Amino acid sequence: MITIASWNVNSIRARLDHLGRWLDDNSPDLLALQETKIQDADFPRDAFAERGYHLTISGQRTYNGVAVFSRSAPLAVHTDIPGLEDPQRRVLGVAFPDLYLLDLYVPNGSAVGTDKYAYKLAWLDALAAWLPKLLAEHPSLVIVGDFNIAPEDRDVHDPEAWRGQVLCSEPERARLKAILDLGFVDTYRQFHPTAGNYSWWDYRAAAFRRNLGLRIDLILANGRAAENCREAAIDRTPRTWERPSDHAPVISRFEL
DNA sequence: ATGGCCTGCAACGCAGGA
Repeated sequence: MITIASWNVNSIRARLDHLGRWLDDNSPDLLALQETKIQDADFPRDAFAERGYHLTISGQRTYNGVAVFSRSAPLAVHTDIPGLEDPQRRVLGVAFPDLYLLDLYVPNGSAVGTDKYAYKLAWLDALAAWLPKLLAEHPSLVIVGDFNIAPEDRDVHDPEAWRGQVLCSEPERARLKAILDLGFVDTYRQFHPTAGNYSWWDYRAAAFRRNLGLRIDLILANGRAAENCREAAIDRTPRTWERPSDHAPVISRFEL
């Protein structure tokens, strides 16, 4: 069984203790991080190397930044979507003998109609154009990360309030569906169909205590990986700790 | 009661997140 996890940590430095504690409790085989907010030279490697992880990082100062912790070094690494000129560090693809893992920090989009929203849609289009080639090369492909899209109304605490807003707008949802239609399964939804399960809660307004959240952190698996996914979960535990990330880690287990 | 935060950077508030 292989355990794959994804967590938007909202700064690796601010979350160093939480991350170490969570790794000790959960021992994932692969952990994909988003919003590390640190350039590669400053990444706090030691604590994770001591735990036996190989670190693949694509960092950026202040904003964005992604990383993957794995039990062994990947055979190949991709840090960009082909054909997309983008200085923002949001993509990390790592190839292993039996699995290709793609870690994404999808742009937030700010608000519908803004330049950032247009960038988000263009970014997703470039991603979608890349995926068929990646699927042809890697029969077992898992895409994880902070998608910044709530796939459906059941992923939103108040669908009517969020209707048409960024993270929930139809153009965003259509682009996510186009990815799913390539043969990916939302692994969490395979096992947990009900509403009320979220992966992000606003820091403001006691949103976590009131469970006013969105499910925007996803683990998507293609055919072989999807068929062999045995379990999926959202771990709300770290969100209860002091000074938490606003995102919870998401976890899926595969027999691969 | 029904909601008013967090991070990094360099400043003494800002941008950005979602």
